[in-house]
Amino acid sequence: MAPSAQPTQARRSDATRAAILRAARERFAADGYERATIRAIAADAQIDPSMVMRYYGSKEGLFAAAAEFDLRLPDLTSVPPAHLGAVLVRHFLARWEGDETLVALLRAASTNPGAAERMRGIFADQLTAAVATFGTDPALTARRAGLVASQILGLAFTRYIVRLPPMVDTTAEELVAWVAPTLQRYLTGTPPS
Amino acid sequence: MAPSAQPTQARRSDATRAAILRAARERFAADGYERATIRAIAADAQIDPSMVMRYYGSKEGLFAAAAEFDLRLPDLTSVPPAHLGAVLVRHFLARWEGDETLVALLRAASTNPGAAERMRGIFADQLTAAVATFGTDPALTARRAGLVASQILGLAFTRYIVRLPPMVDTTAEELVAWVAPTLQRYLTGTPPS
DNA sequence: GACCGTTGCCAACGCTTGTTGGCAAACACT
DNA sequence: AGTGTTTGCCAACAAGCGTTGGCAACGGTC
Repeated sequence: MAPSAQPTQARRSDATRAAILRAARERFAADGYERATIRAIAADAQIDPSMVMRYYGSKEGLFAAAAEFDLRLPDLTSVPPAHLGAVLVRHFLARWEGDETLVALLRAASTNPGAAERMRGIFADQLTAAVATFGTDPALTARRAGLVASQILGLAFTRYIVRLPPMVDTTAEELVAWVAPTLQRYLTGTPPS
Repeated sequence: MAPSAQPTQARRSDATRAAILRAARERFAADGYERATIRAIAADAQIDPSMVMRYYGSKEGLFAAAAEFDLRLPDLTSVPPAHLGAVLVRHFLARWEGDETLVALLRAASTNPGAAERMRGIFADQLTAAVATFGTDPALTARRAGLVASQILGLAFTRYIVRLPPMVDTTAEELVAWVAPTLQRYLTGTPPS
């Protein structure tokens, strides 16, 4: 390991940078990549659009910074194997509702190739890694992770993006009860014939 | 029933209208609502952009025409109850791969409110109606349909939009085998405590 | 107190977008 | 042959976009 990088020294503009990032996440989450304009983001952050360019280089750069995301998956080896599904759904729902970054990423991934790439990275790296920690057949790990992603992203897509009434009206705990067995089977179930 | 509506009399421009519609579906499916420009669609259809306006009024009108879609769900009452899940996944996968309209709708629904509304309509009306045909508890019908939609749309989202490698590389029949039990439980399973 | 990097705003550029109005050719009908 | 409608293209518009360069005010340093 290299010695810890320099703390990049607090700049006087840090508050502005943070305000831009917060406004950007809001706008990207609400409007998607192309409808979220730099001008609107700057207005929300109450600064000039040119500041966004100075601090983040371009709209793509701003998005890349705003869409930085860590799933913060818990250590699955310390979870009772029978509760894996429930723990995962609950974790994802909480993560989703507590941080609009994922909604921003989800919306943008539909139309922006970079966002889709980022999404692939998150689910291919973080989720697959977590699934790999308990020792199932390695050849199936990626597929199991993909299936989990399909249900989790479908849940988010119908609940936060399309806003299908039954998926919006159902409480998080009810959703956990319904969806947990699905993830449980994708994670630990025996493969179909 | 009223007598069959007049055949609207074949117009000489029908070929052009159809070419526009085909190009529009392609572009909307590939690029989403905002990146698919009228100019690009017109170029694909090899006509002038102003023709698109004359025949479809506006970009919104063009999208509304291009996103007309029928799930063509089979009559579920004639399906062996134990095969409901498998039949549904297979049907959706086939429908999805045979007609890019649904991909267009899915991509656009992320950022365009009208497209999201259309998506809600399709799944709230067509799918809920199909689920309602076999006599489960009516109070649960909407929720069951919503859960089915979440898995189906998640499948499509990861396979056709984000293109998660494991979801792209897996054959349709393998996906059917994995996902069918999920839909089966959402449709006919006993509700969790 | 003079210097220099930082922070911020303003005005503008070049480009693309959806959309419009007018005009020429092709057609249909009598 | 003559008339009215349909089909199509061209040129242009106003608006909005991401992006740029310059210039004033501020803050710390010697």
